[in-house]
Amino acid sequence: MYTTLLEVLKDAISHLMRANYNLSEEDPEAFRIEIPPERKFGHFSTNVAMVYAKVLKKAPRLIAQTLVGGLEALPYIASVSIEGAGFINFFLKPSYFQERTLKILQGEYASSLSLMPAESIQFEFVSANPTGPLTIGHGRQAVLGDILSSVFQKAGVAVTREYYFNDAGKQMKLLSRSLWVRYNRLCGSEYEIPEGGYHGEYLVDIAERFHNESGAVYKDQWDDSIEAIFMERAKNEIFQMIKGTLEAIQIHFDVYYTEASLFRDGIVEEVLEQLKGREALYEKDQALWFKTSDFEEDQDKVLIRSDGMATYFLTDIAYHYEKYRRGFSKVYDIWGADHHGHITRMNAAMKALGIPEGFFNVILHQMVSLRQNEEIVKMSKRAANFVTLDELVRNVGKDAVRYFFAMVDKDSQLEFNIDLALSRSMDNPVYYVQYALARIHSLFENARNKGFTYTENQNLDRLDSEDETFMIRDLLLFPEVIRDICTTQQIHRLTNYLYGLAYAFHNYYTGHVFVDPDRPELSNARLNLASAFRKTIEEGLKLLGVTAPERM
RNA sequence: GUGCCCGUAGCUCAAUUGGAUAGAGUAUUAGACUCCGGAUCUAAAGGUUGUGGGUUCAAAUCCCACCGGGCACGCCA
Repeated sequence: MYTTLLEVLKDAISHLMRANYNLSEEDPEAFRIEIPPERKFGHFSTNVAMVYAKVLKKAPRLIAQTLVGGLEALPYIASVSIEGAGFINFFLKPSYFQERTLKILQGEYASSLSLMPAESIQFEFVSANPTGPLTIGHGRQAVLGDILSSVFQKAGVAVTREYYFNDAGKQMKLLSRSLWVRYNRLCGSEYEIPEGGYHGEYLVDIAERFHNESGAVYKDQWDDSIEAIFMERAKNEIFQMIKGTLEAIQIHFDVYYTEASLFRDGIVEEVLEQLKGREALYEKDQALWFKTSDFEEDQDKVLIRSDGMATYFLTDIAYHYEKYRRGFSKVYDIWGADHHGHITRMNAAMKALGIPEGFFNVILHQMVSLRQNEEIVKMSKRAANFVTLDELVRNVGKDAVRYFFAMVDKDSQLEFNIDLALSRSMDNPVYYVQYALARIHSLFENARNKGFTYTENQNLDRLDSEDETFMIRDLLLFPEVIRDICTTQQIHRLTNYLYGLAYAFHNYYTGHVFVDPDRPELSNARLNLASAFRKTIEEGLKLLGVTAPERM
């Protein structure tokens, strides 16, 4: 396991506390190593004295006082002070930061960091049915799922990205009929798009192509086989559209899983058998019900409708049963907040099947709303008043789209200003971060032009000013951010972090000359610092799926 | 009515998940190297963190009650 800097510091302080006080194993170690709000407080601080004040029945500042000597004796500590209510603030020696910079330069962050157990985990996301183009709501989910997957991989987890879709079912029947209506209109026959059907323009396009190819042979004709033909046609064309959009935003799935295969492979049947064996089923009103209420605080749900068709709930249970059989130690489903009601009953089903707690996990994200002409527009695929993800990506580019979706906390609703997004190049800090890389690249170009020979890993001892040690401290937090995201699923921490690195760099850049031929050693040291920034920012952008450009 | 999420500067969002003077961008104003990319930097102004209680050394953060917004409560997915 990779040990982060904060863990090293925490262990050291924990050790000191045990040496100085008679602490039992049960004593909580809820104290933290923190990043102080201001430089004058040090590189790091800890609240350990305040946290233990109650247990030890001593004043925080007194406890802090007993730790100072031990801390100062640590080889990498430069100075220690006590401030405020009992904060212990400390500076690390420049030599320590220099050693760590060397590791970054040698590619420490480029490989897997082994921050989490090396399990096999699945992320399921997007999973939109092929009934229409992806919306910008799907965009948020796609970006969230893809970045989480990448971050977990970086942390040493074996990740499978999976897309599940429904290619049978009631909605597909409605889709088929909707296409058929559009097609008949081209043949000169008027029919109504069915209740709950699809009104989007994209079906008109598909109908046109189909009509051009096959003429009017299906005019006024409708039976099961024709329904299947139109369903297949709509599904295939729409799914190609969806895959094209995913490609444009650079999201690649390892597995596309279809609902139909759950029936074909007998998994639905097997699940029904199992549930029946556990007496979790009953019949009522010609339908088959699952006793949700036996397992969770929720109402019982229908698994097989009175018309004999399986509900989405049943196939979803079968699907997750199948995931379990595939041997993942854990799966994460990423759902929009509108699906949260589904969680409890799924948990109930997992219990009924004897699948261990903790296997099935849901990551919810809040909705995306659109603002256009000062108005909030509600999105609905069926009503066809949505802005497509494809449109957005074409207009502003995948980097801006990915960064923009990643930077907002998944638990916050996201208000999306269409006019702003589509007109200018969206007000997006991604350029700020990318610009730092472009600047670093041109620094090295400039050095070459001046005939300066850059030597990587040399002269790091010249990185000893306060500006530089604080910058390196920030670089050392990269693994911390990765792990935090694994535990909180808050990918916006990564954009915050990278923005902070870019800020630190831009700031330093303005106040310091990097390439000064009269001071070759100092220049070389600073170029090494720039290189360490580049490597760290590049790794971060890679996780975000955002381009790390040399020029802009 | 019940459950989940949210409410922070004019606007869009942060806040190291209980820490020190609540910060960025944007919009407004005033500035910056004859020099490595001005897509940058520095500063001013902008706040009773929806309201009222509570918990404690410490609350935007946790608890309770209200107010406001979103979502869900189907034999839809």
